[in-house]
Amino acid sequence: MKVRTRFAPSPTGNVHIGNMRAAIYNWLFARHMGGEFLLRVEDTDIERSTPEAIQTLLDAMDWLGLDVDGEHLYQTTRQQAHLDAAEMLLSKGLAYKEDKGGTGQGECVIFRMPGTDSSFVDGIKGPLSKAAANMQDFVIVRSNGTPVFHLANVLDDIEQGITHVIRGDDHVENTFRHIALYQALGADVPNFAHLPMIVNAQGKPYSKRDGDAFVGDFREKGFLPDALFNYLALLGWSPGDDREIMTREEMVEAFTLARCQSSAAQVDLKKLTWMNGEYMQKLPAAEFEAMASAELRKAGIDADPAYAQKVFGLIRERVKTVADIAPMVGYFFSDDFEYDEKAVRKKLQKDGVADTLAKVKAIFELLATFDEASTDKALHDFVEESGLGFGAVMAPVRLAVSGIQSGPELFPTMEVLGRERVLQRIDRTVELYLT
RNA sequence: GACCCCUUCGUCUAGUGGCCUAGGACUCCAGGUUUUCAUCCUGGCAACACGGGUUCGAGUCCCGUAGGGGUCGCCA
Repeated sequence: MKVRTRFAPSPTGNVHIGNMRAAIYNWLFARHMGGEFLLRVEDTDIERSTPEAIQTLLDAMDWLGLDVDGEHLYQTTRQQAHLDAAEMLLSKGLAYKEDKGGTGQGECVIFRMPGTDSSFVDGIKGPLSKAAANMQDFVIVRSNGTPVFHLANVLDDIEQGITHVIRGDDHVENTFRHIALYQALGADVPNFAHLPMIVNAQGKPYSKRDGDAFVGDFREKGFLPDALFNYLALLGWSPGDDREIMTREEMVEAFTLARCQSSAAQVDLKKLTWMNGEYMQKLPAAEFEAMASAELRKAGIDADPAYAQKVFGLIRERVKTVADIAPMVGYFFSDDFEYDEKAVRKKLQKDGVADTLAKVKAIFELLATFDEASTDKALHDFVEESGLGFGAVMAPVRLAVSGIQSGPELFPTMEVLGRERVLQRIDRTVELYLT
Protein backbone atom coordinates (compact mmCIF):
# COMPACT_ATOMS: atom_id res chain seq x y z
CA MET A 1 0.00 0.00 0.00
CA LYS A 2 1.30 3.36 -1.00
CA VAL A 3 2.25 5.67 1.83
CA ARG A 4 0.25 8.86 2.10
CA THR A 5 0.96 11.63 4.54
CA ARG A 6 -0.65 14.99 4.88
CA PHE A 7 -0.23 18.45 6.27
CA ALA A 8 -3.50 19.73 7.72
CA PRO A 9 -3.08 23.28 8.95
CA SER A 10 -5.81 25.70 9.78
CA PRO A 11 -5.00 28.80 7.78
CA THR A 12 -5.47 31.33 10.52
CA GLY A 13 -2.94 34.04 10.08
CA ASN A 14 0.65 32.94 9.90
CA VAL A 15 2.24 29.52 9.76
CA HIS A 16 4.17 28.69 12.85
CA ILE A 17 7.57 27.02 12.39
CA GLY A 18 6.50 24.19 14.66
CA ASN A 19 3.70 23.41 12.24
CA MET A 20 5.98 23.88 9.31
CA ARG A 21 8.43 21.42 10.77
CA ALA A 22 5.60 18.90 11.00
CA ALA A 23 4.94 19.58 7.32
CA ILE A 24 8.61 19.02 6.54
CA TYR A 25 8.64 15.69 8.36
CA ASN A 26 5.50 14.57 6.57
CA TRP A 27 7.04 15.57 3.28
CA LEU A 28 10.36 13.89 4.06
CA PHE A 29 8.66 10.67 5.14
CA ALA A 30 6.42 10.54 2.09
CA ARG A 31 9.31 11.19 -0.26
CA HIS A 32 11.51 8.66 1.49
CA MET A 33 8.82 6.00 1.18
CA GLY A 34 8.06 6.89 -2.40
CA GLY A 35 4.58 7.89 -1.29
CA GLU A 36 2.47 10.99 -1.54
CA PHE A 37 2.27 14.17 0.47
CA LEU A 38 -1.17 15.77 0.56
CA LEU A 39 -2.53 19.05 1.80
CA ARG A 40 -5.76 19.57 3.62
CA VAL A 41 -6.78 23.07 4.55
CA GLU A 42 -8.81 22.98 7.72
CA ASP A 43 -10.65 26.17 7.00
CA THR A 44 -13.72 25.64 9.12
CA ASP A 45 -13.03 28.69 11.22
CA ILE A 46 -14.72 31.06 8.80
CA GLU A 47 -13.76 34.11 10.80
CA ARG A 48 -10.05 33.61 10.58
CA SER A 49 -9.62 31.51 7.45
CA THR A 50 -9.35 34.30 4.94
CA PRO A 51 -8.16 33.94 1.34
CA GLU A 52 -5.09 35.95 2.35
CA ALA A 53 -4.30 33.54 5.16
CA ILE A 54 -4.61 30.60 2.79
CA GLN A 55 -2.32 32.31 0.31
CA THR A 56 0.24 32.99 3.04
CA LEU A 57 0.20 29.30 3.87
CA LEU A 58 0.62 28.24 0.25
CA ASP A 59 3.41 30.76 -0.25
CA ALA A 60 5.28 29.50 2.78
CA MET A 61 5.09 25.91 1.57
CA ASP A 62 6.12 26.90 -1.88
CA TRP A 63 9.03 28.94 -0.54
CA LEU A 64 10.29 25.93 1.39
CA GLY A 65 9.86 23.67 -1.59
CA LEU A 66 7.21 21.43 -0.09
CA ASP A 67 5.48 20.20 -3.20
CA VAL A 68 2.04 18.73 -2.68
CA ASP A 69 0.59 15.74 -4.51
CA GLY A 70 -2.96 15.80 -5.75
CA GLU A 71 -5.66 18.35 -5.16
CA HIS A 72 -5.82 20.42 -2.04
CA LEU A 73 -8.77 19.41 0.09
CA TYR A 74 -10.69 22.22 1.73
CA GLN A 75 -12.47 21.03 4.82
CA THR A 76 -15.43 23.34 4.40
CA THR A 77 -16.41 21.37 1.28
CA ARG A 78 -16.79 18.26 3.38
CA GLN A 79 -19.30 19.37 5.94
CA GLN A 80 -22.21 17.35 4.58
CA ALA A 81 -20.09 14.19 4.55
CA HIS A 82 -19.14 14.81 8.16
CA LEU A 83 -22.76 15.25 9.16
CA ASP A 84 -23.85 12.16 7.24
CA ALA A 85 -21.24 10.14 9.10
CA ALA A 86 -22.53 11.46 12.40
CA GLU A 87 -26.06 10.35 11.41
CA MET A 88 -24.71 6.92 10.62
CA LEU A 89 -23.01 6.65 14.00
CA LEU A 90 -26.23 7.80 15.64
CA SER A 91 -28.30 5.20 13.80
CA LYS A 92 -25.92 2.46 14.86
CA GLY A 93 -26.04 3.54 18.46
CA LEU A 94 -22.35 4.48 18.43
CA ALA A 95 -23.24 8.04 19.25
CA TYR A 96 -26.09 9.73 21.04
CA LYS A 97 -27.71 13.11 21.39
CA GLU A 98 -27.74 15.07 24.55
CA ASP A 99 -28.07 18.58 25.85
CA LYS A 100 -24.64 18.34 27.38
CA GLY A 101 -24.41 19.99 30.73
CA GLY A 102 -28.00 21.07 30.39
CA THR A 103 -26.92 24.43 29.08
CA GLY A 104 -30.04 24.85 27.05
CA GLN A 105 -28.00 25.31 23.87
CA GLY A 106 -29.81 22.35 22.42
CA GLU A 107 -28.66 18.84 21.73
CA CYS A 108 -25.26 17.96 20.38
CA VAL A 109 -24.05 14.62 19.07
CA ILE A 110 -21.74 12.76 21.39
CA PHE A 111 -19.55 9.84 20.41
CA ARG A 112 -19.67 6.88 22.73
CA MET A 113 -16.21 5.57 23.63
CA PRO A 114 -16.16 1.78 23.43
CA GLY A 115 -15.27 1.32 27.09
CA THR A 116 -12.18 -0.77 26.47
CA ASP A 117 -8.55 0.01 27.10
CA SER A 118 -6.80 1.45 24.09
CA SER A 119 -3.27 1.26 22.82
CA PHE A 120 -1.25 1.90 19.72
CA VAL A 121 2.37 1.96 18.68
CA ASP A 122 3.52 5.46 17.97
CA GLY A 123 6.09 5.68 15.19
CA ILE A 124 8.24 7.94 17.32
CA LYS A 125 7.24 7.41 20.92
CA GLY A 126 6.71 3.67 20.81
CA PRO A 127 3.86 1.82 22.57
CA LEU A 128 1.28 4.08 24.18
CA SER A 129 -1.82 3.08 26.04
CA LYS A 130 -4.72 4.45 28.00
CA ALA A 131 -7.18 2.79 30.37
CA ALA A 132 -10.88 2.89 29.50
CA ALA A 133 -11.61 4.64 32.78
CA ASN A 134 -9.52 7.61 31.63
CA MET A 135 -11.38 8.17 28.40
CA GLN A 136 -14.67 9.98 28.14
CA ASP A 137 -17.29 10.31 25.45
CA PHE A 138 -16.85 13.47 23.40
CA VAL A 139 -18.81 15.83 21.21
CA ILE A 140 -18.60 15.28 17.46
CA VAL A 141 -21.36 17.63 16.29
CA ARG A 142 -22.10 20.87 18.07
CA SER A 143 -25.60 21.87 19.07
CA ASN A 144 -25.43 24.46 16.30
CA GLY A 145 -25.08 21.61 13.83
CA THR A 146 -21.39 21.98 12.88
CA PRO A 147 -18.94 19.08 13.06
CA VAL A 148 -16.15 19.14 15.61
CA PHE A 149 -12.46 18.77 14.76
CA HIS A 150 -12.16 15.13 15.82
CA LEU A 151 -14.91 13.96 13.47
CA ALA A 152 -13.87 16.13 10.57
CA ASN A 153 -10.20 15.31 10.93
CA VAL A 154 -10.69 11.56 11.01
CA LEU A 155 -13.22 11.54 8.20
CA ASP A 156 -11.00 13.63 5.97
CA ASP A 157 -7.98 11.47 6.67
CA ILE A 158 -10.07 8.49 5.61
CA GLU A 159 -11.24 10.38 2.53
CA GLN A 160 -7.69 11.27 1.55
CA GLY A 161 -6.45 7.75 2.20
CA ILE A 162 -3.87 8.85 4.74
CA THR A 163 -1.71 5.94 5.91
CA HIS A 164 0.56 7.84 8.27
CA VAL A 165 -0.56 10.65 10.49
CA ILE A 166 2.52 12.58 11.55
CA ARG A 167 1.58 15.48 13.77
CA GLY A 168 2.42 17.41 16.89
CA ASP A 169 2.80 15.99 20.33
CA ASP A 170 -0.27 17.85 21.50
CA HIS A 171 -2.44 15.33 19.65
CA VAL A 172 -1.29 12.26 21.55
CA GLU A 173 -4.32 12.20 23.80
CA ASN A 174 -6.64 12.81 20.86
CA THR A 175 -5.26 9.74 19.15
CA PHE A 176 -7.12 7.40 21.48
CA ARG A 177 -10.36 9.12 20.55
CA HIS A 178 -9.49 9.10 16.89
CA ILE A 179 -8.70 5.39 16.88
CA ALA A 180 -12.11 4.68 18.39
CA LEU A 181 -13.68 6.83 15.70
CA TYR A 182 -11.88 5.01 12.89
CA GLN A 183 -13.10 1.72 14.28
CA ALA A 184 -16.67 2.91 14.69
CA LEU A 185 -16.56 4.20 11.13
CA GLY A 186 -15.34 0.83 9.92
CA ALA A 187 -12.12 2.30 8.54
CA ASP A 188 -8.55 1.07 8.80
CA VAL A 189 -6.63 2.78 11.57
CA PRO A 190 -3.62 4.59 10.12
CA ASN A 191 -0.17 4.69 11.66
CA PHE A 192 0.47 7.55 14.04
CA ALA A 193 3.67 9.36 14.89
CA HIS A 194 3.86 12.31 17.25
CA LEU A 195 6.56 14.90 17.01
CA PRO A 196 7.82 16.67 20.08
CA MET A 197 7.27 20.36 20.08
CA ILE A 198 9.89 22.97 19.48
CA VAL A 199 10.49 25.63 22.06
CA ASN A 200 11.95 29.11 22.05
CA ALA A 201 15.39 30.18 23.28
CA GLN A 202 13.98 30.40 26.80
CA GLY A 203 12.99 26.76 26.63
CA LYS A 204 9.32 27.68 26.67
CA PRO A 205 6.71 26.77 24.09
CA TYR A 206 6.41 29.32 21.33
CA SER A 207 3.52 31.57 22.10
CA LYS A 208 1.78 34.18 20.02
CA ARG A 209 4.04 36.68 21.68
CA ASP A 210 7.21 35.19 20.21
CA GLY A 211 7.28 37.48 17.24
CA ASP A 212 9.83 35.46 15.34
CA ALA A 213 8.16 32.10 15.15
CA PHE A 214 6.48 32.45 11.78
CA VAL A 215 7.92 31.18 8.54
CA GLY A 216 7.53 34.60 6.96
CA ASP A 217 9.58 36.18 9.71
CA PHE A 218 12.53 33.95 8.93
CA ARG A 219 12.24 34.87 5.32
CA GLU A 220 12.24 38.54 6.21
CA LYS A 221 15.24 38.12 8.45
CA GLY A 222 17.16 36.95 5.44
CA PHE A 223 17.25 33.21 5.88
CA LEU A 224 17.39 31.00 2.83
CA PRO A 225 14.62 28.42 2.41
CA ASP A 226 17.06 25.55 1.97
CA ALA A 227 18.89 26.53 5.13
CA LEU A 228 15.71 26.85 7.17
CA PHE A 229 14.52 23.53 5.80
CA ASN A 230 17.80 21.85 6.69
CA TYR A 231 17.86 23.38 10.15
CA LEU A 232 14.27 22.47 10.94
CA ALA A 233 14.73 18.94 9.62
CA LEU A 234 17.68 18.47 11.97
CA LEU A 235 15.80 19.89 14.91
CA GLY A 236 14.49 16.65 16.32
CA TRP A 237 15.90 14.29 13.73
CA SER A 238 19.36 13.17 12.79
CA PRO A 239 20.62 10.94 10.02
CA GLY A 240 22.56 8.90 12.57
CA ASP A 241 25.98 10.01 11.46
CA ASP A 242 27.76 13.34 11.71
CA ARG A 243 26.25 14.96 8.66
CA GLU A 244 24.53 18.30 9.25
CA ILE A 245 24.60 20.25 6.03
CA MET A 246 22.61 17.96 3.79
CA THR A 247 20.96 18.26 0.44
CA ARG A 248 17.29 17.57 0.18
CA GLU A 249 18.03 14.31 -1.61
CA GLU A 250 20.30 13.21 1.20
CA MET A 251 17.68 14.02 3.78
CA VAL A 252 14.97 12.18 1.86
CA GLU A 253 17.26 9.20 1.56
CA ALA A 254 18.14 9.12 5.25
CA PHE A 255 14.84 10.07 6.83
CA THR A 256 13.06 7.61 9.11
CA LEU A 257 10.59 8.18 11.91
CA ALA A 258 12.55 5.86 14.15
CA ARG A 259 15.40 8.36 14.12
CA CYS A 260 13.19 11.19 15.33
CA GLN A 261 13.73 12.48 18.82
CA SER A 262 10.98 12.10 21.37
CA SER A 263 11.83 15.09 23.50
CA ALA A 264 11.33 18.77 22.81
CA ALA A 265 13.98 20.70 20.89
CA GLN A 266 15.04 24.27 21.44
CA VAL A 267 15.56 26.61 18.53
CA ASP A 268 19.06 28.08 18.39
CA LEU A 269 19.19 31.15 16.17
CA LYS A 270 22.99 31.17 16.24
CA LYS A 271 23.19 27.75 14.72
CA LEU A 272 20.54 28.58 12.15
CA THR A 273 22.54 31.69 11.26
CA TRP A 274 25.71 29.64 10.92
CA MET A 275 23.95 27.13 8.71
CA ASN A 276 22.45 29.91 6.63
CA GLY A 277 25.93 31.33 6.12
CA GLU A 278 27.07 27.96 4.81
CA TYR A 279 24.23 27.99 2.30
CA MET A 280 24.96 31.59 1.33
CA GLN A 281 28.53 30.65 0.47
CA LYS A 282 27.35 27.82 -1.74
CA LEU A 283 24.97 30.01 -3.70
CA PRO A 284 25.89 30.45 -7.38
CA ALA A 285 27.24 33.95 -8.01
CA ALA A 286 24.34 34.92 -10.25
CA GLU A 287 21.82 33.92 -7.63
CA PHE A 288 23.65 35.84 -4.94
CA GLU A 289 23.77 38.93 -7.13
CA ALA A 290 20.07 38.73 -7.91
CA MET A 291 19.28 38.54 -4.21
CA ALA A 292 21.65 41.33 -3.33
CA SER A 293 20.16 43.55 -6.05
CA ALA A 294 16.70 42.93 -4.67
CA GLU A 295 17.94 43.89 -1.20
CA LEU A 296 19.36 47.10 -2.61
CA ARG A 297 16.07 47.98 -4.25
CA LYS A 298 14.28 47.28 -1.00
CA ALA A 299 16.67 49.66 0.75
CA GLY A 300 15.88 52.30 -1.83
CA ILE A 301 19.31 52.21 -3.42
CA ASP A 302 19.36 52.72 -7.15
CA ALA A 303 22.60 51.18 -8.34
CA ASP A 304 24.44 50.77 -11.60
CA PRO A 305 24.39 47.00 -12.21
CA ALA A 306 28.03 46.70 -13.20
CA TYR A 307 29.18 48.71 -10.21
CA ALA A 308 26.85 46.79 -7.89
CA GLN A 309 28.26 43.53 -9.15
CA LYS A 310 31.76 44.56 -8.14
CA VAL A 311 30.55 45.56 -4.71
CA PHE A 312 28.77 42.24 -4.25
CA GLY A 313 31.98 40.42 -5.08
CA LEU A 314 33.68 42.26 -2.23
CA ILE A 315 31.14 41.37 0.45
CA ARG A 316 30.09 37.98 -0.84
CA GLU A 317 31.98 35.80 1.59
CA ARG A 318 31.17 37.76 4.73
CA VAL A 319 27.41 37.60 4.35
CA LYS A 320 25.54 35.29 6.72
CA THR A 321 21.97 36.21 5.89
CA VAL A 322 20.39 38.04 2.99
CA ALA A 323 19.48 40.80 5.40
CA ASP A 324 23.18 41.43 6.10
CA ILE A 325 23.75 42.74 2.60
CA ALA A 326 22.18 46.19 2.53
CA PRO A 327 23.69 47.47 5.80
CA MET A 328 27.08 46.18 4.70
CA VAL A 329 27.29 48.09 1.44
CA GLY A 330 25.84 51.49 2.34
CA TYR A 331 29.05 53.44 1.91
CA PHE A 332 29.57 52.07 -1.58
CA PHE A 333 26.44 53.78 -2.77
CA SER A 334 26.36 56.95 -0.72
CA ASP A 335 29.10 59.50 -0.07
CA ASP A 336 27.14 60.81 2.84
CA PHE A 337 27.71 57.84 5.12
CA GLU A 338 27.86 57.82 8.90
CA TYR A 339 31.10 57.48 10.81
CA ASP A 340 31.73 55.16 13.71
CA GLU A 341 32.31 57.91 16.28
CA LYS A 342 34.17 55.70 18.68
CA ALA A 343 36.60 54.65 15.98
CA VAL A 344 36.99 58.24 14.90
CA ARG A 345 38.10 59.28 18.37
CA LYS A 346 40.44 56.34 18.67
CA LYS A 347 42.04 56.21 15.26
CA LEU A 348 41.45 59.54 13.60
CA GLN A 349 41.64 62.29 16.16
CA LYS A 350 45.27 61.77 16.98
CA ASP A 351 48.40 63.78 16.37
CA GLY A 352 49.81 63.41 12.89
CA VAL A 353 46.76 61.85 11.30
CA ALA A 354 45.88 64.99 9.35
CA ASP A 355 49.38 65.04 8.00
CA THR A 356 49.28 61.35 7.16
CA LEU A 357 46.02 61.70 5.27
CA ALA A 358 47.33 64.70 3.36
CA LYS A 359 50.37 62.72 2.28
CA VAL A 360 48.31 59.68 1.32
CA LYS A 361 46.04 61.90 -0.72
CA ALA A 362 49.03 63.38 -2.51
CA ILE A 363 50.35 59.93 -3.27
CA PHE A 364 47.00 58.76 -4.62
CA GLU A 365 46.74 61.82 -6.84
CA LEU A 366 50.06 61.05 -8.47
CA LEU A 367 49.40 57.36 -9.13
CA ALA A 368 49.41 56.50 -12.84
CA THR A 369 46.67 53.98 -12.30
CA PHE A 370 44.39 53.63 -9.31
CA ASP A 371 43.75 49.97 -8.66
CA GLU A 372 44.25 47.33 -6.02
CA ALA A 373 47.87 46.62 -6.90
CA SER A 374 49.01 50.22 -7.26
CA THR A 375 47.39 51.51 -4.07
CA ASP A 376 48.67 48.48 -2.21
CA LYS A 377 52.22 49.13 -3.33
CA ALA A 378 52.00 52.88 -2.80
CA LEU A 379 50.78 52.59 0.75
CA HIS A 380 53.30 49.91 1.63
CA ASP A 381 56.08 52.11 0.27
CA PHE A 382 54.73 55.04 2.21
CA VAL A 383 54.63 53.07 5.42
CA GLU A 384 58.22 52.08 4.95
CA GLU A 385 59.51 55.54 4.05
CA SER A 386 57.56 57.37 6.71
CA GLY A 387 58.41 54.95 9.45
CA LEU A 388 54.80 55.05 10.58
CA GLY A 389 53.21 51.79 11.62
CA PHE A 390 50.97 50.00 9.18
CA GLY A 391 47.98 50.47 11.40
CA ALA A 392 48.68 54.17 11.77
CA VAL A 393 48.24 54.58 8.04
CA MET A 394 45.62 51.97 7.17
CA ALA A 395 43.16 52.69 9.96
CA PRO A 396 42.66 56.39 9.13
CA VAL A 397 42.41 55.67 5.42
CA ARG A 398 39.85 52.94 6.02
CA LEU A 399 37.81 55.21 8.24
CA ALA A 400 37.98 58.02 5.73
CA VAL A 401 36.83 55.75 2.96
CA SER A 402 34.10 53.79 4.71
CA GLY A 403 33.43 55.38 8.10
CA ILE A 404 33.93 52.07 9.86
CA GLN A 405 36.82 49.90 10.93
CA SER A 406 35.59 46.58 9.62
CA GLY A 407 34.71 45.45 6.15
CA PRO A 408 36.21 44.03 2.99
CA GLU A 409 39.88 44.46 2.22
CA LEU A 410 40.79 48.08 1.78
CA PHE A 411 42.65 48.04 -1.54
CA PRO A 412 39.98 46.26 -3.55
CA THR A 413 37.42 48.49 -1.85
CA MET A 414 39.22 51.61 -3.03
CA GLU A 415 39.57 50.23 -6.52
CA VAL A 416 35.82 49.69 -6.72
CA LEU A 417 35.12 53.17 -5.34
CA GLY A 418 37.55 54.81 -7.74
CA ARG A 419 40.10 57.54 -7.24
CA GLU A 420 37.71 60.48 -7.37
CA ARG A 421 35.52 59.17 -4.61
CA VAL A 422 38.41 58.11 -2.41
CA LEU A 423 40.02 61.56 -2.64
CA GLN A 424 36.74 63.31 -1.95
CA ARG A 425 36.19 61.13 1.08
CA ILE A 426 39.61 61.95 2.47
CA ASP A 427 38.80 65.66 2.08
CA ARG A 428 35.43 65.25 3.70
CA THR A 429 36.89 63.35 6.63
CA VAL A 430 39.61 65.93 7.23
CA GLU A 431 37.05 68.68 7.06
CA LEU A 432 34.70 66.98 9.49
CA TYR A 433 37.14 65.81 12.09
CA LEU A 434 40.61 67.24 11.62
CA THR A 435 40.20 70.96 11.16
C1' G B 1 -5.43 17.63 40.74
C1' A B 2 -6.06 13.31 37.13
C1' C B 3 -4.03 10.87 32.87
C1' C B 4 0.08 10.55 29.52
C1' C B 5 5.01 11.67 27.89
C1' C B 6 10.13 13.34 28.30
C1' U B 7 15.36 13.83 30.73
C1' U B 8 23.54 12.88 27.24
C1' C B 9 28.02 19.34 27.01
C1' G B 10 24.67 26.22 27.33
C1' U B 11 21.99 24.43 22.47
C1' C B 12 21.09 20.51 18.40
C1' U B 13 22.64 15.62 18.66
C1' A B 14 25.74 10.37 18.19
C1' G B 15 25.27 6.33 21.43
C1' U B 16 20.28 0.19 21.03
C1' G B 17 25.25 -3.83 27.68
C1' G B 18 31.83 -4.07 26.77
C1' C B 19 34.47 -0.30 20.66
C1' C B 20 32.72 5.58 25.99
C1' U B 21 38.96 8.13 29.27
C1' A B 22 31.06 9.55 26.07
C1' G B 23 31.95 11.37 19.57
C1' G B 24 30.25 15.51 16.12
C1' A B 25 28.07 20.45 15.25
C1' C B 26 26.72 25.50 16.96
C1' U B 27 28.09 28.96 20.75
C1' C B 28 32.11 30.59 23.86
C1' C B 29 37.55 31.08 24.97
C1' A B 30 42.90 30.97 23.39
C1' G B 31 46.51 30.96 19.44
C1' G B 32 47.62 31.40 14.05
C1' U B 33 46.35 33.74 9.11
C1' U B 34 44.26 38.79 7.77
C1' U B 35 45.94 46.40 7.57
C1' U B 36 40.54 45.80 10.26
C1' C B 37 36.11 42.84 10.73
C1' A B 38 34.16 38.32 8.83
C1' U B 39 36.14 33.86 6.80
C1' C B 40 39.75 30.07 7.38
C1' C B 41 43.25 26.85 10.41
C1' U B 42 44.81 24.81 15.31
C1' G B 43 43.72 23.97 20.28
C1' G B 44 40.54 24.35 24.64
C1' C B 45 36.16 24.60 28.14
C1' A B 46 31.78 21.81 28.60
C1' A B 47 27.12 16.46 29.52
C1' C B 48 25.07 10.71 30.70
C1' A B 49 19.10 14.69 36.26
C1' C B 50 19.39 11.89 41.10
C1' G B 51 19.00 7.22 44.03
C1' G B 52 18.54 2.17 44.07
C1' G B 53 18.75 -2.46 41.62
C1' U B 54 19.93 -6.42 37.46
C1' U B 55 24.84 -7.82 35.38
C1' C B 56 31.52 -9.99 35.39
C1' G B 57 30.35 -5.09 33.15
C1' A B 58 25.15 0.21 32.49
C1' G B 59 24.73 6.49 29.20
C1' U B 60 22.52 1.95 27.31
C1' C B 61 17.87 -2.84 31.02
C1' C B 62 14.31 -2.48 35.61
C1' C B 63 12.21 0.32 39.83
C1' G B 64 11.78 4.80 42.43
C1' U B 65 12.59 10.21 43.12
C1' A B 66 13.13 14.99 41.20
C1' G B 67 12.55 18.34 37.29
C1' G B 68 10.25 19.60 32.61
C1' G B 69 6.24 19.15 29.11
C1' G B 70 1.47 17.76 27.04
C1' U B 71 -3.82 16.82 27.66
C1' C B 72 -8.09 17.25 30.45
C1' G B 73 -13.63 22.71 25.43
C1' C B 74 -20.08 22.20 21.97
C1' C B 75 -10.92 25.27 19.92
C1' A B 76 -8.09 23.06 16.32
